[in-house]
Order: sequence, then structure tokens, then C-alpha cells
Amino acid sequence: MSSETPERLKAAVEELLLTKGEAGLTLRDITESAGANVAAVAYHFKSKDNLVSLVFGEALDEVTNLQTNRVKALPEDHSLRDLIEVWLHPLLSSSGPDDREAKLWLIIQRGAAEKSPGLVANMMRAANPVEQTLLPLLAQHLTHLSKDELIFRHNAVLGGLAGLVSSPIGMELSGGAKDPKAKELLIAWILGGLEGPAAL
Amino acid sequence: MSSETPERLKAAVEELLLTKGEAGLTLRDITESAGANVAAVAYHFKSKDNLVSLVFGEALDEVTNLQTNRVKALPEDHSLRDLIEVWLHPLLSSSGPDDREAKLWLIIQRGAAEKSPGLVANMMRAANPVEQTLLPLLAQHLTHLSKDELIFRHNAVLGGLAGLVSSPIGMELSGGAKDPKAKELLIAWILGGLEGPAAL
DNA sequence: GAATAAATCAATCACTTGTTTGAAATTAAG
DNA sequence: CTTAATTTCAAACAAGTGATTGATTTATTC
Repeated sequence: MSSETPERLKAAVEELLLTKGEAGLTLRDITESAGANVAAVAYHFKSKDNLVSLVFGEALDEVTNLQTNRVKALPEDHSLRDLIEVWLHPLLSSSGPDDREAKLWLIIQRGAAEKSPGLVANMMRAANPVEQTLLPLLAQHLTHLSKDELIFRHNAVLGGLAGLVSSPIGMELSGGAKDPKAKELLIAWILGGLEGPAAL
Repeated sequence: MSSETPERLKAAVEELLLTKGEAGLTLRDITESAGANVAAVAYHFKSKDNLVSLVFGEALDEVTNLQTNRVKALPEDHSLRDLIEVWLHPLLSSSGPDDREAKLWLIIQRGAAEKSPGLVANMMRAANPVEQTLLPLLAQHLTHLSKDELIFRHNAVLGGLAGLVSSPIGMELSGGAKDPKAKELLIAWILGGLEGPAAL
């Protein structure tokens, strides 16, 4: 019987990344939270950094897959609002089977906000799939924008969400955006930012 | 002659907050960078945390003052774009005497992104002045928004800038937005997000 | 210039960090 | 059952953390 300790360690890292971020993430925090010995991390994963990077990478892949699958499943005649809802589904949907995706999303956003080394390493690799399926569809709805400006606004929305999620004074998206009212506020703002007149 | 060591220490903290953030900020980093002894921090400021919190607080006050003064100096018949330009001036202006304000802004944004304890403590206090002068003027330009939605979009823009500034994949605003083209892209996006149709 | 106050310094404190070790315990194979 | 491989564990490691001490130097005051 192979040990389930690695799974418990990864789960503990996920939970701690969500609450404390990578900066304040201690080896003993992880092992105590997972009910394992400190040496377990080095035994199962070569190092703590390696474990954290692995968790980030898997979270990124999982979220990316779910996102691209939803986007691809959209009907031909979908609206821009449909696209946005599907794109940001984990942030907007009420709790349920999607809770894990929302959690992973928040972990990633937080990691991005504090430039977690373990995330940045995986970022470039996983950014491509979403952008290759999403950007063409976005372009289809935003014909008034040049490619440069489209990419800029795409990044702006992503950055904006990251900022909103991690802002100490901003709303608490985890839970907050699932209030239907907050969801409408958020979508309206995103739509306005995307559909507004071009600068160039 | 009173020592100038405290000034050098604060300057060193500013520089290190900008490059490494509060998470990876070491007492010995500070003192070595300031050319001072490790004991100097405890002598001049009671503790490292106290020093960092002080630097954050002063940065917050300085930026807030400059912002509110510029906003108050606007003519009666200014446009929304004028307001935004004045509001986000440190991020948009080319280098010069404003470089310090841009630096302080970036320090604050980064601190907000990683929820630096030393910043969060000062945040609530300093948030009021800007909002009390800025929000009424914003409301004047965005009459189609309810007060709730206005506040939401104000926070969204702030969060969005924080996200853009600190995003690993986003543009590099420090320097990037000072390119006139990037400045126009940014302002157009912000304007669209603010002026877009109301959700409620 | 002597006495007092302020500031700097090397050395060390107790504590936490991630990692390693070698023995003990558990599981799998013959 | 016996042996061998896998996994767990307490203990210790070196390096780094913020903070403190008491002596030494520097500046100020009378």
C-alpha cells in the first residue's frame, strides 16, 4: 500500500496557500497541518520549494483545463456576457461542486499578487492555453479593438480581478461575488471596460 | 548634531520594500543597505516592525496629500478624464520630480497586494481623505450609477491598478505606463469601466 | 577641557527556518 | 516466518531571524 502522506501534504499546502500565502508558509506549518513528520516533505518531494511549486503547477493546470473546456463548449452565437460568465465561472458561481475550482483560483490569484516564486515559474507555461482559446473569441466580440488593445484589456481584466480579490479594502470576492448583486456589479464593470471606446 | 542614521534607515526600507516587498525584508538587509549597525533599528525605532509600519504610514500620507491637493485644484468644469489623469498622475507622468511619488505608489500597491501588516494597519486611516474628495467628484461625472455601484467601481479601479502593477504577466506599469501609448490604453480602459452601463 | 548625554558597535541572546541523519516502525515479497 | 524495501520519526544540523547587552566612541553642555 503506497502512502497517502503525499496527498495530505499537498492538500495542506493548498489550504495554507489560501489562508497565509507562500510568504508565510512554514515547513512545520505544512507537516503539522497534514499530521506528518517534518522529514516527510523531503522524503516524498525533494524540498519544500519543490512541493509548493508542484501544488501551484497542478492548480494552474486544473483551472486552465476547466476554463478552456467551458469556453470551447460555448454555442456559436453566444454573447460577450456569456463568454465572461463562463470564463470567470469559479468566481461567480455559488458554492457546490465548483468550490474546489474557486479555491484553486483564489490560490493562484493570491500567488500572482505576491509574485510567489513557485507560481511564477509555472505561469508562462499555463497562460497559453486559455489565451489561445479565449482571445480569438474575445476578438470576435470586440471588433473595435486592435490586437494590441485587446491583449491589454484582457490582461487588465485579469489584473483587475487579482487586485480585487487580494485588496485589503476591496470587496471579498470569495463569498462576496457569489451574492447575485455583487456578481452583476462585477460583470457590468468588466463589460464596460471591455466594450468601451478604443484608445488607438 | 542629531544623527542622520534614522533617515538612512527609512530610505533603505523604502528601497527594499520596492524591490523585495515586506515578506522578504530582513533586519540585516536594512542595516547593511543603510550602512548602519543592526542595533541601530532598535535604538532609533523601537523595532523592525515599527520602522516598517512607520515607512508605510508616511508613504501613505505623502501620496494621499499630493493626490487630494491635485484633485482639489481641478477647475469646476473639468472632465472625467481630467479627474482620472490627476488622480493617477504618479503612475502616468514621465519621470522627473514625481519619481518619488511613483515610487511610494508602487510601494503601497505592492504592500496592498501582499497584505503587508505594516501597511494594512495604516490603510483604513489614510483611505478616507482621498475618498472624501474624490468620490463626490466621481459621482458628479457618473450620474448613472447608484452610490453603491459608484463605490464598487472606485474600488474596482483601485484593485485593477494594484493587480496590473503587481501582475507577473501584466505590463510593467513602472516605466510601461509612461510610454504615451500605454497611458492611453490604460485611461481608455478605466474610462470604459467607469462609464459603462449600470448593473442595478 | 571635564562631565554629561547621545549614538555606534561587536558580540551574543533565544528562536525559527529548511534540511539531514540514522534508527525504528510498517509494509511487501519470497 | 524471514527477508527486504518502503515509510515514519525523534533528534540534531547549520544558517538565518529579530532583539539585547555593555563597552566604546562621538557629540553636546557647562
